[in-house]
Amino acid sequence: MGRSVLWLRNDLRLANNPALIAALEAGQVVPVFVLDPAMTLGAASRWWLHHSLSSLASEISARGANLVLRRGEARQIIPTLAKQIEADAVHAGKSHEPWLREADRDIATSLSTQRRAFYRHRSALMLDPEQIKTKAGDSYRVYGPFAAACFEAYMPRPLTDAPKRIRGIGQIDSENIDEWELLPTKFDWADGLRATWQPGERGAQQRLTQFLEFGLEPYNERRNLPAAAGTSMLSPHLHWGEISVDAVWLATKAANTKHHVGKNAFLKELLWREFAAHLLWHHETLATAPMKPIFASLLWRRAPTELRAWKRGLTGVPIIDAGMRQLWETGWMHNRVRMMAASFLVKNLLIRWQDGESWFWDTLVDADAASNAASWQWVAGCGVDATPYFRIFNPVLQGQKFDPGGDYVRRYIPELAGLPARYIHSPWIAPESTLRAARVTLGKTYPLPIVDLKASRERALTAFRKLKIAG
DNA sequence: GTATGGTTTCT
DNA sequence: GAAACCATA
Repeated sequence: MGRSVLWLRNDLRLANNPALIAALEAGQVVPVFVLDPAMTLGAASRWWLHHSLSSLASEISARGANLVLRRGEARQIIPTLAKQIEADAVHAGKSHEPWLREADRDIATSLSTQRRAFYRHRSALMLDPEQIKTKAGDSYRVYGPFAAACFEAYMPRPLTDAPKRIRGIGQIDSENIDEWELLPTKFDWADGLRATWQPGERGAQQRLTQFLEFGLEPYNERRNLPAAAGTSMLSPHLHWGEISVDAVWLATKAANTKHHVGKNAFLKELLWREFAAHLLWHHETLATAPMKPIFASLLWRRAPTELRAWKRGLTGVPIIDAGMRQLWETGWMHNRVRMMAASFLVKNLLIRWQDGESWFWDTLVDADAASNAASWQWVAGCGVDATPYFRIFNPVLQGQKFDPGGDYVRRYIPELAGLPARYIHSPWIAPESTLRAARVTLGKTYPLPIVDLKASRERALTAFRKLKIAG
């Protein structure tokens, strides 16, 4: 009977897990998760990982095996563990299969950076980033053709239920997850995260079911309204592979037919995730260097106080602050608002997009090296296929358009809750009497805008124009 | 200067 | 919930 080390990276699930199925067919399985020091996780991600792993460990032990947790460099731990198990098997006179082929290949070929290696495991994505190429044989740089090529080439892997039983191997040392200190230690700041999320396979499945039942049909209209919770909120589950993208894709297609939804924007969003991974795979420095190199010469402002106000949701621009506080409280921000908040930092404050990227990396439960970096570059205009530099969101108009009733702002900025919809996105133009009635004192209960929207827009245009971007 | 108490910050 | 911060006496 064969034995396999199953190296779990971004596939913390039992259903629809091709690597697990293959390993089980070979015989006994040692599922391993390695916390690699090179994999620097933000605080919100650490919180998520703790709960996800706890949930996975109990699912595995309910099936007769144990999840092995190790800290250190994966490229050392996995082969060592494999050799140890192999030696034990030989010693016991048991024959064994040539196992670990998959993991060996990964370790040998592509651990150049841990962030990038995250995607090596094919089941995290729809398509292998090496496989999908333009006709000229290059990687894609434009979303549209990339998406078309994916639609063409993507064959979802067949779905499989979680195995009822997992034959494990006894007495493999595992670390205790509590000693990893993934949870807050100084004080418990995770209330909002607990109220919003259920990390793990079960939570992922529930989120998908909910979304397909109630969210898919109105998705095209509702996904841009932050107050309406019209998005799937699957991103953190997908990030850790608690649900496979195949399962999401196939279930969506099936529901699509049932609800007679025509063009589905949700599938396209899945492809944006895929596109980001594709970009990171082919451009290792995506998170640090602008894809359009000329942007490195832009004179960003160093403005620690303003950066801090942005982080805390104290910029004085309600829709931006609401988003930043949603992020701080729940570890997540509505996609529409992410675009506004990012645009505000990069354009109105003229602060480096990398500063925003790293704050998001720290605070998002769905922090994903590829999606995060690609999206920041997109907003900053320095990415491939990015929004043009002169497109600068007006947060007041965006707020009025996508949060017309102001409910989203009221939810996250209680000190503005008394303002009528008419002034909620621009309290600084509200009449004195309105402010008084709403118990708002600008500069005291809520800040005045830290920048003038019009002037800062002009400042950004001037700075970006100097780059002499072609087109 | 320094003791006190209240507020803010910390992921 | 502890430490750091700030205003006031």
